[in-house]
Formats: sequence, C-alpha cells, structure tokens
Amino acid sequence: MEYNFADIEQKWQQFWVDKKTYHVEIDESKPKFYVLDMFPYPSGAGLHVGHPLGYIASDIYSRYKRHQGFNVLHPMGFDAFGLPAEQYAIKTGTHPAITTEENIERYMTQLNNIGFSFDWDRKVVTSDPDYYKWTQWVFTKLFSSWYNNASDKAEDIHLLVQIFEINGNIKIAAACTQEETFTADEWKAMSEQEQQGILMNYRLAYQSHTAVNWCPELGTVLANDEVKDGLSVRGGHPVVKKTMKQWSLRVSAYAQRLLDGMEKLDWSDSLKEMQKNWIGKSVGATVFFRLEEHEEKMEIFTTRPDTLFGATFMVIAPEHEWVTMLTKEDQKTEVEEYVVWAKNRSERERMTEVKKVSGVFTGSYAIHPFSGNRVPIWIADYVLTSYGTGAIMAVPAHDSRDYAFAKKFDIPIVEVVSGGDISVESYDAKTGVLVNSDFLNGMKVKQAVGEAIKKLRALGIGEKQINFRLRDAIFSRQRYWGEPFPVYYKDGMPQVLNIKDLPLELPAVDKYLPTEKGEPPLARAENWNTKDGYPLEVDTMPGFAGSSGYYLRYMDPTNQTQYFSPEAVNYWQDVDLYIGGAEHATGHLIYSRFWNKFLFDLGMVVKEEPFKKLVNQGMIQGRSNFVYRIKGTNQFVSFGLRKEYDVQRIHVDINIVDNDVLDTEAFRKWQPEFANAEFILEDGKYTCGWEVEKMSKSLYNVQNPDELIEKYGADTLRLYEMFLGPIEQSKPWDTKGIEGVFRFIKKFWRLFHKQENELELSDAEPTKEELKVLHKTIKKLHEDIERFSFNTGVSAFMICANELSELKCNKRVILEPLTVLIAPYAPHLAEELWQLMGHNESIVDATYPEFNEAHLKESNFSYPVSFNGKMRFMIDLPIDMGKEEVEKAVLAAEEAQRWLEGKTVRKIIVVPKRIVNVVVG
RNA sequence: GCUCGGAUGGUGGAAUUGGUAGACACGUUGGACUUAAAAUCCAAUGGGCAUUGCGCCCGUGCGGGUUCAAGUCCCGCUCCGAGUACCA
Repeated sequence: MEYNFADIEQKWQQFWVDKKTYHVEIDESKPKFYVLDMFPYPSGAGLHVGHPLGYIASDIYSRYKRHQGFNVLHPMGFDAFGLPAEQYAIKTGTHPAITTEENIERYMTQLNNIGFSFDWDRKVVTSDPDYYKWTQWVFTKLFSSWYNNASDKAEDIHLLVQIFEINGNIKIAAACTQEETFTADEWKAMSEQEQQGILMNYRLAYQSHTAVNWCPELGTVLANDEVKDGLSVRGGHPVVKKTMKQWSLRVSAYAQRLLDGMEKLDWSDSLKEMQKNWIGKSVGATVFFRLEEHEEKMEIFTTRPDTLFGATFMVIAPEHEWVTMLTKEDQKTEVEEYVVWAKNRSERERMTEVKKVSGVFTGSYAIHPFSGNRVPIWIADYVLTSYGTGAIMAVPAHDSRDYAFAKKFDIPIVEVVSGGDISVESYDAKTGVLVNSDFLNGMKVKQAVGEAIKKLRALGIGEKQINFRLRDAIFSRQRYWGEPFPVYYKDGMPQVLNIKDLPLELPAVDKYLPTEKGEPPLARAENWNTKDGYPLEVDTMPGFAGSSGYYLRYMDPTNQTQYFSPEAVNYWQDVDLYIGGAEHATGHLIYSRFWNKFLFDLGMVVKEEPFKKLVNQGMIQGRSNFVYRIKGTNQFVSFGLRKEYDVQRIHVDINIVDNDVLDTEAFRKWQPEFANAEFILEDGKYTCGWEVEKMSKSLYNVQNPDELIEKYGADTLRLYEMFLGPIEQSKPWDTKGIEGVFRFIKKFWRLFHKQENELELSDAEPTKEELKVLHKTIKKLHEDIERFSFNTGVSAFMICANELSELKCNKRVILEPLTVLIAPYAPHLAEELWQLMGHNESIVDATYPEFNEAHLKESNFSYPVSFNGKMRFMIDLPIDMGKEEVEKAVLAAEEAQRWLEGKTVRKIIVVPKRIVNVVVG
C-alpha cells in the first residue's frame, strides 16, 4: 500500500488546467477577496526553496477563503524588467526578451508543480508592451499633474496654468522646486520655453539637474533605496554622487499622506516603523540669519528653535551655493582644498568615516537674530545639501555632532538647557529648563520651542516648518531593459506622447551598451524619433516603475482601452492580503502607495491605500555543511576530531550530506581535487560541521524545490515549508524534517485505505470521541489560519491523524470534513480523496466544515493541582463544580496529604477550568 | 549611535488572555515485523540525583522585582538578527 503522489499530483494539476478551476471573474453575488503575492523577478537560476514560502501561505489562505464562499482573486505575474537579463544580453548578445521569456516559462512550470491556485489568465508581465503601455500612460498623467497643497491632492497642470494667468505663483501652495516668484503679468510675458521650464518645477514627474547616485559599473543612476552602504543593492558596486539631468517622481509631495495612511493599515509594526523612519518627518522651524557683509539672509532648518541662544556657529554644506560668496580672501585656499577633498570622497568613505570630524572656517559671520552676536560660518561635510536648506545653526551644547565639531575647532559651547553636563558631552534630550536664553529662561523645552517660534514670526525672520527625509524618486535609468519613457523633445523641452501613440515599444539595438559618447543604449537605436521627427528620450524607467501598479492591472489584465475598467476596480477594490518580503519596505511599498494615492486623486481607484493587510514572510536561510581538511594534505577529519589537527574548513554540497553524515564516495566524485581524499572517521562515519548562512550557490547550500517534489511530492513540500516555523520569522532550511511531514501524509492517506490501497470508509455513526477530535481540529485550524500560524496548523493535522489512527476511525462523516479542512494545505491529496469518496466536482468549492461547540463539551475537567506554585498531581472533577467544592475535593484528595502534612493551608486559589494552587507554609 | 525584533531540549519549534514549560516533528537509543533492506509499528528521550517503589531537585540568555502563580508583566544588563545612518 502506497500513496502514489507522483501520479496523483500530475493528474490534478492537469485537471485544474483543463477545467480552468482557478479562473475567476467578477461575480456580484459573492463577496470578493484579493490575495496578492509579490511577483518574482524571473532569474535564470530558477526558484529555490525560499521563494515559494510566501506563495504557499497565500495559496492556503486563498483556498481557505474560497471554501468560505468568497470570490478570490489570486493572480501571479512577473517583474520582468531588470539587470540580470540585460547583463546576460551584454555578454551573449541574446535579446533580454528571449531570456526573460525562457525564465518565465521555467518559473511557471516550477510554480505549477507546487500546485498553486493562480489564475494564469490574469498573468501580468511588466516587460510586455501590453502591460507597460499603462506604466507609460501613468507617467504621462504624472507629468501632466501638480500637487495642490491647499486641496491636498494632485490636480491637472492646466489648472495650475490658469492660476498662474490670474495670480502668478505668489499665492500658490504647491509641492514644487520653484523658488522665484512671479506675477500674472510676468507669467504671460514669458516665452513658451520659459513657461515650460517653470512648469517643470511643479510636475509630479519632472526633469531636473540633481545630484544622483551614479553607479559607474552598472552605467546607470540608482534610487536611494537601491543603494546600501554606498554600494548598489544589485551587484554591490560602488556608487558615487554625480549631478545629472534626470526624471524624478515627486513622491515627497505625498509624504504626509503616506505617513497618515499607515495608521489604518494592518501591517506589522516593524514594517510601519521602517516606512516611518524612511519618510522621516521632523517638526521644527526655519530661521533666517542676517549676514554681516551681505544682503542675503541665510535660511536654516532646526528642530530645536528653543536652543537658539546656544547657537555659537553656523555650518553650510561643501556643495552649498554660497560657499564662494562667503569665503574670505585669506581663507580661500583652505576652503577650496576642503571643498575639493569633500567632493571627491566617495559616498562609502563618507559613510564609514562618520566619526571623523572635518571642516573649515569661511571667514564670514552671520548675526544672531536675538542676541545680535557675530556667529562664525563654517563649511563641513557633516551638513548635507539634500536635507533642509543645506545650512544649520550649530548648538554644540545640545547636539552631539555640533559638540564634536566645536571641541575639535575650539568653538565656545554655551549651555542653554539645564540637565546635562556639557563639559563631558552634549545634552541632546528634550527635557530640562532653559538657561542663558534671555526671554526663554526658566521655560521648559516644549514651551520654549513655541515661544521661540512666536518671536521669530513676530520679527518676520522665521516660521514653524516641517521637513521630511523622504526624497523624490529618481526615475531615470541609463539602461536598455526597462520601459521607454513616453517622452520626446521639442526645441529641447520634453513633451509626453499621446495615449494613442502608446505603447512606445523598446527599439532594437545593435549592442546593449552605452554609445561611444556615453549615452544610454537606446541612443543606438536607429530612427529613435517620433513620426514627426522629434527625438525620443533615451533613458528608461527603473525597476519599480512596473511593479508600482501591477496589482491594479490584475483586476482587468487584458483591457485594451483602459488601465483597468471602473467595473473591475469597483468590484475588486484593493488587496485584502499581501504577502511578501520585508526587503521592499522602503522601495516598492512606498512607490506603490504613492502610485495608488495618485490614481486615487485622479478618481481612478476607489481605495486610498492599496494593501489592507500585509504579511512579511521571513527569509529562508541556508544550512551549510563543512568538511575539515588537514592543512597541506588531502586528508579530511570528522567534525568531532577536528580540534586535534590544524584544519581548514571547506563548504561541502549539502546534497551529498545526509543528517550531517558525509557520503564519502560522492564527495570524492564531487570535485576532481577531492578524488583521492582520505577520511579520518568517527564511529565509522564522517560527520560534517554546519552553520546557518545565506542560501547561496557559492556556499553549496541551495535547496531546489524540484528535487524535493520529485522525492516527496508537492503536498509534502507545501506542508513542510509551513511546518518549518512561523511564517514571519527567518529560519534555516533543513531538509531532514521533511520526512516527518511525508510520514504524516502517508498516515493521513492510510486513514482512508485498507492494506491493498483500496478505499475503505465506514458509514457508521461517529463516536463522541471521534467527533471531539474532528471539531477540536476544525476549531484549531480556523484560529491558526486567521492568525497566519500555519506551522501550528500543520501540527494540528498531525495530532488529528495520530488520534484518529489510534481510534481506528475510518468513518465518512469524520474523514469527509477533514478532507476539506486539509484541501488548502495539500490540495492534490484532498482532490484525490474527495474523488475517491464519490464526488465529481473539484474540492475547491466544497463548503468549509463548521465548528460545533457541543462536541467539545466535557463533563469533567482534569485540574492540575499546585502547592506553592509547583504542580504536583492531577485531579478529575466535574466541570461545573463550584470553587468551594473544588477546594474541598482537592484538600481531601489522597495525593494531597503528603503535601499538607505538618503544614498550614494559608490560601487556596481556584481558577475554574484552569488550575488549583494551594499555598501552604 | 538610533529604531524595531529575538534568545525555550541535540535540532526546527509549541505554550493565543499571567495558570500543567517543551505540543508537533526531526534526530538519537532500544524493540517488533523482514532472509535482508525499505516501509510501518511500539517504547524511551530537558539536565541532575535516586533508581527499592513512590519519587525529589534544577531548568525558558543573565541579574533583580511584582504575583498565590512569570517563558509570558516591570527594572537593569548580555548576546544575536533586521532596518537606518552625520536628516540638524
């Protein structure tokens, strides 16, 4: 008798395709439920065991919701633009579209082997012109919109032009990079060119000269979230700052809404925290300082206006536009040297040498707005151009960075908030009483902040101000394999294409490399112009362009005239459950929310937030194995004996290690250099060492799901991935536990079968005991699935199967509901059993078994009895017994006597249906 | 540095509201079945002491505390992971 998973799984996967079991359509008669996975980038390496983890969880949840009568949208697609395919193209000349297509095929096969309930009719591929048409279309909308801070939403750029024509930009409250003001008359007097130039400062998709993260190795610009520790996230190449003309998205306009929107979301605290930090709201004041020898006033931003009297110097960034203006003749050489040095430092150096204090005095002074004192102006690279105004007032007594700087350059440190000891270190806390601060003296920090701002406002030299760390997203990439911008240049000014000219398809190029002049690969394309001969943009969009709105396209994936129809979005609304990795916290998940809010402002989507609930699956780490070679020899010593020799630890392929025991023959064949390896064994075995590391090819610890499916079947893989541990936790992959799940599946199968693998079910009435087992399981599974505790869910199935085996229960009334219960977890197994039990329809729409409390009713409860908090014995008592009787029964119990002997009972705690604790002394 | 997680047997983990710590598995050991292997089944399995039976003591990273009762709550540490990094 054997459970033949290979045939059964094959059979049902085919059945699902033939019957279109997972195809969904709008169905007004049912409530909708939208379960989304973060779609993968189809890499050449195929799936490893870590990828499907989240997909399995979401698949279980989708199937569960379907059993409960929901119309479930559970699509899958591919984030298909990206660097690896392009790098491969550069090496081999193969068009990235071809590589991508092949990889997608492979991914789909692998995914289908796991038995997912995706509706492939809704597949979305970001590199497909049918799809990126709409990415381009949204870009044109962003280009034609500005952000009105008064109405707090995006509006059409024509409305802005109308306002300019009436009032100029004087009264406008907009998210913009425009600094100069102009009147209506001035606006009207401008040339078309000039007007377009001004509008660019308001558009939500805009072009500007900005300092960008340039990665020479990749030959492209990267967004902030694509750079970590001064290196590119993809590839780990160095990144430098460079000023270039680039497209950006004005994400910062939405900073406050992105922050506010999170409150209602059912996301993990850690993820919300990450986004909050990334958005980085800080409330403070903007203050203008007069300059001693110039008309201009220097604007600074501070979160501590209360400490104004402690400002003993000012600092501007080395890139600040006033560096030359403020530099005095005798400081010139020094300043120039410093600025050159600071600019040439790589981002990486600048980051790793944070503690190194450097700077130079300009020779100029500002005038303190309250005291009238002269305040020296310094240049230092700890002040960044990109945040605030690129200039600060330095309060060394209450800011650790200013403190370090003042100490190094011997600048006075004046305490203005009491509470610390500024002779030792700065006192940064926002508690204490103001001193040395004229009219602020005696106030608490919070009050002083308010009073200082009041005074600044009265003097007309300052204002309350909110700043965000969130930067606009740089949207240009100097690469080939991305969406072309729907943009052409007319007299040097960018214009967007009309929807009828979309999609603008990627042109053919002879090589996937920059041109000799250093232009991006698209510049190689022949006749890369509009029909009218205007040159097209040669940059392409970044990876996050296509992934920002893909969840919307799933709702109506084949629509040729619209991004998605109003009917579709009104029905599917938003994503109810989104499962994916936390690594997208500051990238995709911010961009997507921005994208959605923009479309919400346009009235196209119905929910302001796209992802109601979000679950982060933890990473699956690798478990590496090691062998120990005695240095300079070809002798390998077993783990336990390694300390007796001078050894070198070497990674060994986990596929030739079983339960940490090395297959020495396989090892000799593994790599030529080990062909003559000799082994020093322990107990006749070679035991390997192990360690949890990243899952990576180079560490020989990659587990491929295909091999496991071949050996154990998809249902076992599904259950095992869930059984491994909590979904949100990172955990090492260790194959040895899979046997236990495999045994469980076979055991489950055996409940329904007799020796010859022949179905044998009894139609007898179930016993009380059997009903209890079933209903206990129903209850447990319901609770576990709702709190995404899939590991305990699987163990509940195991307990159930163990108990039913013990009871030798093969009754239909028990096993039939159980089959439905397990269907979301092990769909192939469930379908087969369901059919064997005589059903002609797929199990996917079978009604989920209902929990009946009555079956769990007990007449007795087995009380654990503790003495002074230590559990000593159990006592069986009627469940409805009153506290006092319980007390009596416990004290009278035979087992209790030895604990009571010679002691006085001080207190008895009885918690009904929980515990009894007797306090003796 | 800051923010957020986490630490429970040989291993993965369970304990949902403060109430029997170690569910469920893996592994290990012993046994049954078998010519043998596989598969399956049974038993033991946190540490220590006692094994003449009942048993007893210790035990959830460390040190304190609250409580009849703490893995769970509070205070102070240590270590590990993730995010972030001169954000004024």
